Amino acid sequence: MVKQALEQALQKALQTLLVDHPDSMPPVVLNRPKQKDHGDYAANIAMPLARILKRSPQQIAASILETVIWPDAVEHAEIAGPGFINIRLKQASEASVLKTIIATGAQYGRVDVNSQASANDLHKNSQQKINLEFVSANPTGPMHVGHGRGAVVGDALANVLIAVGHDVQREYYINDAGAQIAVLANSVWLRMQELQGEKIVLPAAAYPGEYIIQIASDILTTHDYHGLLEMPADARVKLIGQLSIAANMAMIRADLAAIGINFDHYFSEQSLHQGGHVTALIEQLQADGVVYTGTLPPPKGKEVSDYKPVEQLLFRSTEFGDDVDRPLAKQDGTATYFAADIAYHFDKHQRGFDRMIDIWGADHGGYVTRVQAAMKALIQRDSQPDVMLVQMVNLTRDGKPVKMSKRAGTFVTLREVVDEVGADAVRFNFMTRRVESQLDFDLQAAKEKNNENPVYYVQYAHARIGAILRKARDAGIDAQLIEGFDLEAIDLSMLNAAEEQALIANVLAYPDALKKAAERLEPYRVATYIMRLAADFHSFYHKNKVVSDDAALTAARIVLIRAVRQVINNGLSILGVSAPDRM
RNA sequence: GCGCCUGUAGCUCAGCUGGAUAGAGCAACGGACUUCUAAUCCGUAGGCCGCAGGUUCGAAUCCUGCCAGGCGCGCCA
Repeated sequence: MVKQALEQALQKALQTLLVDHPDSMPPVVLNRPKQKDHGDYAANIAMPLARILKRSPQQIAASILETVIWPDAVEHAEIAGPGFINIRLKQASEASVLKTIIATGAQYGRVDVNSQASANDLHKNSQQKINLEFVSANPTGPMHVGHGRGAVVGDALANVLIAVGHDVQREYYINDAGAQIAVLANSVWLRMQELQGEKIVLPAAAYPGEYIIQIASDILTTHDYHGLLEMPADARVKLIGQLSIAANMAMIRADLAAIGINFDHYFSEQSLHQGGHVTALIEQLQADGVVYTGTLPPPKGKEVSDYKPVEQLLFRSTEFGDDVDRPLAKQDGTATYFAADIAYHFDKHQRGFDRMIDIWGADHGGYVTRVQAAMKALIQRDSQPDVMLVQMVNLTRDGKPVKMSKRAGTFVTLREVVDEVGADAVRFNFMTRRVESQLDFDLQAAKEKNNENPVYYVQYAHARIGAILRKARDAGIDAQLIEGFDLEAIDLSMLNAAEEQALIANVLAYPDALKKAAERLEPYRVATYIMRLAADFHSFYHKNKVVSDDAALTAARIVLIRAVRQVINNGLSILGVSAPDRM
């Protein structure tokens, strides 16, 4: 590509200039300037060199320009402002990307791991086997809207990472162990008794939702009530617990499928306990000398009336950067959730992943340090897992907050929202913001088909291109031009209107946008990128007619909009949003 | 009290591993449909980038301290 050629040319010039300072060579980075009259690319490389060479940035930039041998595509380069090198390219050199995009289609922007051409590509060596864990909602009820945000972001991130050549496994950790499962089983059992005509009192700790009644009713159709009644309580709780988990997971999977998300792997917490992995892990930590029996101080910052000092098995997480040591076993000797979670992450490591990425809700933020501390102790690796904390979703309708109380059973499920506004609107809207920002999601606005709702804006651009191409077909234009791939003969040099240039520059930037999204684990970048591209297209559309009497110009513009359509399509497919041909 | 996240236009947000004149959408105001889809576009107006210091040739961006909001802080998961 042109950009790499420019960077290499500058790099070479710098090597000549920096012979006396071989170690202090800063990397050459080219930017697309915001101002059009600042050229097609700008390099700020002279500025950081000012200190090293003890000369002014302008002087250094002048030296670079004297030394550099530009590739053919460069028309002009000049020094500007405090020491930028602004580079302007020859007109046709960038437009040729349009043909490349059409030729490569869905592959445009992606790294082709198998291609021979990329044998010496950096990506070949940096390809990672990544485990991406997300959602992991408890199997005690339906997914709520907050889970949905994590789900959508995780799925898109997986797509982004795969697109740049990584090997990604999507994983869901099922918290199917612990006290909550007993609560679930008891809640279901109570409802079963109720369905059998017994009078029941639902304790405050029980799950109140309607779905519990549904599960209870389903179990009654497959299991004999009196048989269950006569079972020992332990066995009954265990059985109903398993059935309820299965029912909830089926519901969760269906909810996920409704927004187009499928996991490669579901990992059960129970399996860790049953396989003895949690005990084995604690033993290993003991052997490493990072476990002791001790007493934790009372928690800070909230009223604790019933605090009693208790001896527990503790992990020395303070040795690995945590504030306080963390318990591995409860008072009754059973393993904590934390212990199982360490075993889980250790298991991921043993499965051979180069990298683990976890997507958690913000309410688990306090948990990051201790898991990373444990991984540091176990596998001597820092910042594993790499945790993305997704901030809360504030659900509103017409600007008024929607009550979200799980306890009262009034929380809005993800499924309800998807059914109301559609999967595309949910997915796109959840991905237009950085995960660090809280997200305001308005049910009414998500249904509006206007400029406030970015999903329709982008899809409309795609559909509009479809309409133009249909029009072109009706006008009798050669089908080869509209849907074929033999476009060598088309002259693109007349695409020099400002809107056309902007579109070309924009589609050219797609691979970089994707790469940046992958590097920084920020899939929202793909969403903002295509919003920008769609805006440029709508703007182009209003000022320039594609199908006209000028056959040569019509041909060039058809190539342009086909390329734009392809890039919008590729971006939307990363986000898991549909790209309709007509709306 | 401590930890993490956030604070940018009236509202919702981009821009944050330092670069040129801080950008979008909504709302406001004024325009554009006999034309390839107006679910769109064009224009006007709107900014102590939370506050105060510091580092730097250069700070919305990095550092420190404060202020405000969100999340969390025993053997719940």
